[in-house]
Amino acid sequence: MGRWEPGARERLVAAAAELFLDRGYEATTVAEIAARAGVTERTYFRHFSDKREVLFGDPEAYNHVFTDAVAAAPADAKPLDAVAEALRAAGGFFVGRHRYAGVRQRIIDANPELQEREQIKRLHLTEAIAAALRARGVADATSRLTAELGTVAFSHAFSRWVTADDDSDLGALAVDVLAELRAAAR
Amino acid sequence: MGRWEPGARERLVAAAAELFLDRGYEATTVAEIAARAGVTERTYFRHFSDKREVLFGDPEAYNHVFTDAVAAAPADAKPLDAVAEALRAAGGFFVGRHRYAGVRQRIIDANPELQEREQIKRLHLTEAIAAALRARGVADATSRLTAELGTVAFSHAFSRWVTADDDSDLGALAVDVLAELRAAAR
DNA sequence: TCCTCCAATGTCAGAAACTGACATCAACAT
DNA sequence: ATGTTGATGTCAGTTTCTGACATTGGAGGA
Repeated sequence: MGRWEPGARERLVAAAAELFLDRGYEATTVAEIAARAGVTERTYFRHFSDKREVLFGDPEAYNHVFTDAVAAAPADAKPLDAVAEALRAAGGFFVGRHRYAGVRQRIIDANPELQEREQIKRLHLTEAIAAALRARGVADATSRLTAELGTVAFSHAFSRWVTADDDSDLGALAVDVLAELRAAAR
Repeated sequence: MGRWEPGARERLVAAAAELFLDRGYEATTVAEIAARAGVTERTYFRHFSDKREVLFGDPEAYNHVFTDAVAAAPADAKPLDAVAEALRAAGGFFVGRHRYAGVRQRIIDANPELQEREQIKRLHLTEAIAAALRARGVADATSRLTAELGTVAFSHAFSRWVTADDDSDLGALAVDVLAELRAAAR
């Protein structure tokens, strides 16, 4: 391809994680990340729309784990059951990433800016799941609310999972939290 | 007090809303907002932490409407009922502000940056409600999930309310949406 | 083999957001 | 009178992010 070392994007991700951990998110500049990755600042901004985005890998692939599972649920499954399937499937997305997820979460938890980005990603996931439910013929209002139940359950399950010492089954945990949520809604 | 026209903060809020509506959020600079309000850019940043914050009034007062209502609910009320009381009370916060809320929402809906800020405010509200529930003796996990149910219901109710032509009762609508949410959780 | 094109990167200049340090000055207290 | 205070101004600087244009190794065709 080009005349440069390939994998610039991956090097940027790694460099950012190291620097953010080492000296904190605010205290590291994009120029420093780029330098450590062996590219220029301008190249950083060609790969990521802003300073935060390095920490948030391709949401397309991530959201698809949920929406594919919703689409694949039995035709006669109720909306909330289709969502439960999605949560179980999404757990698989993180197998073997427990340690990295913990590191990443510590970085995010230390910075309001990053939390904002994380929340908007959650919103987009919610909207994607709602769309998948609508595609199953579920009414719009029900789709939206059911999708919210799913992302609420998953985000709380994820929060418990990353802070846990052992690498347990996130998918199963999420389904459990969804059951808790249903109980809270009684 | 000082030697300047008082109400700088209010003038900044008004100037920002006008400019954002007129030429869009991205196309207006903080310098322009400050100029229209008759102050310097530096003064803008003394009143608001960043360019977005001008659109988000004091969250303390807003969140307190919810948390006070949770605290004021009968001691024997179940968590979700206390939250329902909070939603009803929060409706009162917006009486007479239907038109302004619509304008503000149009500005926010047109900008991802602003949506991020709105989502983080929702998260903070959720955490505040959860804390109020914990203060009632509700278990931590239940408090968090129940608070989420409350903010999910309220945000969806709000969304329907602002897009509606008539200025109906937001509190009552939110309680209705909460019932829908409970039905979706069946 | 040679040529052409292209994708990824570099270079550069600049706008806009945000911050720190210090100055100003009406109003108020003493 | 005098001193203190609090909101604002002034100014210089850093950092994020963008647009425009240049560079070049290699892929693919002539």
